[in-house]
Amino acid sequence: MDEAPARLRGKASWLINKTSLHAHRLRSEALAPVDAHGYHFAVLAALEEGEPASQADLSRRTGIDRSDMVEMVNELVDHGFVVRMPDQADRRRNVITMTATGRRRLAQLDDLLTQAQGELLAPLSAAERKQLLALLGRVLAYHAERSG
Amino acid sequence: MDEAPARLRGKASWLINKTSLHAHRLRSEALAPVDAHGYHFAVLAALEEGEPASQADLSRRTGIDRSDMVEMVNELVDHGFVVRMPDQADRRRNVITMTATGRRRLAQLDDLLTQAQGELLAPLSAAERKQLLALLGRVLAYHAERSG
DNA sequence: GGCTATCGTTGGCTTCGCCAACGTTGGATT
DNA sequence: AATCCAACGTTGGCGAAGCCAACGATAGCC
Repeated sequence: MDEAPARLRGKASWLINKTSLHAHRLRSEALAPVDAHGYHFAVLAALEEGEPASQADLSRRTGIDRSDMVEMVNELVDHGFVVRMPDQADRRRNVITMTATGRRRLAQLDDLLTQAQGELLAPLSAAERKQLLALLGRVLAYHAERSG
Repeated sequence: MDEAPARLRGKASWLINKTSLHAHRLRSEALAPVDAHGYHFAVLAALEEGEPASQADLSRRTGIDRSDMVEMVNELVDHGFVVRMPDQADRRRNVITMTATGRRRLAQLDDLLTQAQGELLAPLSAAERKQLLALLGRVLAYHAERSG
């Protein structure tokens, strides 16, 4: 790509979107070799922090739509990373539990993603990376609070 | 959305992606009332910095695919913001020129996007906004250089 | 004159985030 | 107890975004 117009380079929406594309590409490249989906990490991470959980719980924590969560849990079950069982106390729900293999998978994906993050933020110093993540985190927290 | 897992909150790819979604939503909401597309601004901005230009030129500068550029120019022509003419010197190309109306449109979209940016970065101070844009700019410049 | 590259254009593909609807179940209200 | 409403998992589908392949036409190079 040639040099982008100054007007574009100053627009947050453009900067963030383009950066997001690079991040997505790097993430996909990092996860493809182990046949993983970005959502898998999100679900396992959410599960780790509150186990067991219903699919609706996981949806709320990850921001992944319930309907998409169904397929993600399917895949995780197929690989033996989680177990899905009907909730006896509330038969509308499924109880999702992580397996030992799932825990190892979570660690593996975390490693791969951390590595991909290193490539993404390569031009930044450690302090700057921290700064960037903090700023994004604050923006995100702000908007998460006012839109569910 | 409930509180996101710590593991997710620390992953750049997740933070950037989620932020990008908010940015995209705000941008769409800002531009919808005037029936504009985010790409329209990109094309007009690129055109402003180097006019006239071929569609391929605009593609390279904006990062928009040539095939998508066709439709964008169609729409801009329909609204009278740009003029498309065959290049006499190189008959493979089209010469795209901005009209006076197009220049006003560019200013209008810039205003709307600046406003949307204000909402997106609302929780940040002026200095922090500047910092965020600068960091993203550097990340972007780095990756733009090594992948065309 | 022949090879290669570029251009605009068409058509299509995949992913992603999202929404609507359904049947099932639980909880609250009356 | 009967009724109403909300939540759950699931299916199916939608639109936008980014991307790629291929084509005919044209230009430049050897």
